[in-house]
Amino acid sequence: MSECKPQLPKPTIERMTRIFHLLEELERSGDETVSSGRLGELLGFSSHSVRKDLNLIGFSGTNGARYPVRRLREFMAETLGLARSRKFCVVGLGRLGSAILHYPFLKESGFAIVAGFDSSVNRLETIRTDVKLYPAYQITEIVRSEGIELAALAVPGSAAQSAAERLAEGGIRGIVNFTPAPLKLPGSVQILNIDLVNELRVLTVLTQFCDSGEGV
Amino acid sequence: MSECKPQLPKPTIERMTRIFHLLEELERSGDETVSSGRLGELLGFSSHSVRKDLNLIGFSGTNGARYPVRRLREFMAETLGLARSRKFCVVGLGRLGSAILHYPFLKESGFAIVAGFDSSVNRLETIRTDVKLYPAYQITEIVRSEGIELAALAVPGSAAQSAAERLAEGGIRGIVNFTPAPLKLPGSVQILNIDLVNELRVLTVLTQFCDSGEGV
DNA sequence: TAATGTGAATCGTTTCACAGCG
DNA sequence: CGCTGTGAAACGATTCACATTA
Repeated sequence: MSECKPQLPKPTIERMTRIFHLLEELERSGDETVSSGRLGELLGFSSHSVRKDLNLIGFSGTNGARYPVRRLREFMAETLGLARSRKFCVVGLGRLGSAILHYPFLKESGFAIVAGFDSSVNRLETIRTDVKLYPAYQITEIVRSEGIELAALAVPGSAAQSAAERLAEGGIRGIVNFTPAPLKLPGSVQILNIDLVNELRVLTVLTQFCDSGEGV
Repeated sequence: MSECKPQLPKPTIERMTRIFHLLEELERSGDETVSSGRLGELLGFSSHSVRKDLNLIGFSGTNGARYPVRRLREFMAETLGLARSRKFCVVGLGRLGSAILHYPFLKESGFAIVAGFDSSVNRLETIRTDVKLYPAYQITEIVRSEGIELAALAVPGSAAQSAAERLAEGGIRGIVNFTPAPLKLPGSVQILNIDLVNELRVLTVLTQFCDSGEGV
């Protein structure tokens, strides 16, 4: 129930965002062209998948030639909506939230942290950062007034649902949920769940049920 | 290439670990039985998927009756290998690594943090924790001698591959990779990639290509 | 009536095969 | 000869339909 109808398959989206990032790096290191096989090799996908994905978003490379890195990256940025910077915020400024607030990779990423929220005024006063910090009751207000599109949710599990609802009310578009609590929100809000303990459980099961393939 | 041949579908594994955790909570709150529909409702799955998954691991509930919470949880723990506690370690003790080291949910989770590693001796001396901390060059040695099965990798991207190789050499079974760098390791090591920036990209794309379904 | 068990059908994704171009 | 483009086949997962039982 209440899933979305993606015009683009989810596996494709996940591969493409990784490809997009890799293209940024290749461009920075001066590579002008790259093959689908090379992209796949570096990221762990098959060359077939890479080509299918690119065709799915309507990119046409020249038949026989390799992909032009710059043109492909620009096309993907445009088509996937990654061309412009998006505002995002961190809710919950415990250890994990603070870590996200200071996350070094974010600077060069096309995402701008514009706010942090916590229910403890003490924390708001203690944390040293350039990001503007607000008490939790202002979530809805600030998200709306600042036009914040994305959020990382790093509060205690018991506070997750209500914080998420405040974000949704402010018009948030997507939430990365780092809590173990499943969120119930209108379908207009995209949710990605990242739960360390559950990942450890998944790994545990995988190590037993994947009497796996080839070395390297 | 180099993927595994799961005797259990990956989507099934992910649902089952969540179901397992929910069963623990239901048991704690005194519920004695639960239906597939209720489980699905709480976690966002269809009742069909829940029943199929349970049948896949060979669980047989009584036809017509609901599932007995306690018996089901015990069966899953046994079958999925979640019955005994597993040792795990944190590699890289920057803000994110420290956050994981102190992660509150881990205490009640069936996973035991038994080691932290960092290349900076200064950090090893500064961090206050009960967990034993070691310099990075001891990764292989300690993982092997302690029998550590799982690791969270939270080093800078440039150090990810070499740290991962040390873990692999020590016999690690699975790694949660929080760096943006893709890891190349023998197929005997399971890897889950969690990259905040990429999740934000995925969310961005999803908000545009999922002109989504129903409210709530 | 409300629930599970299960084979069949449907849907989505990946892989294959090969045509066409540099 | 290596690479892309693309329709077809193969594979995997979800949903459906319905028999069955408390």
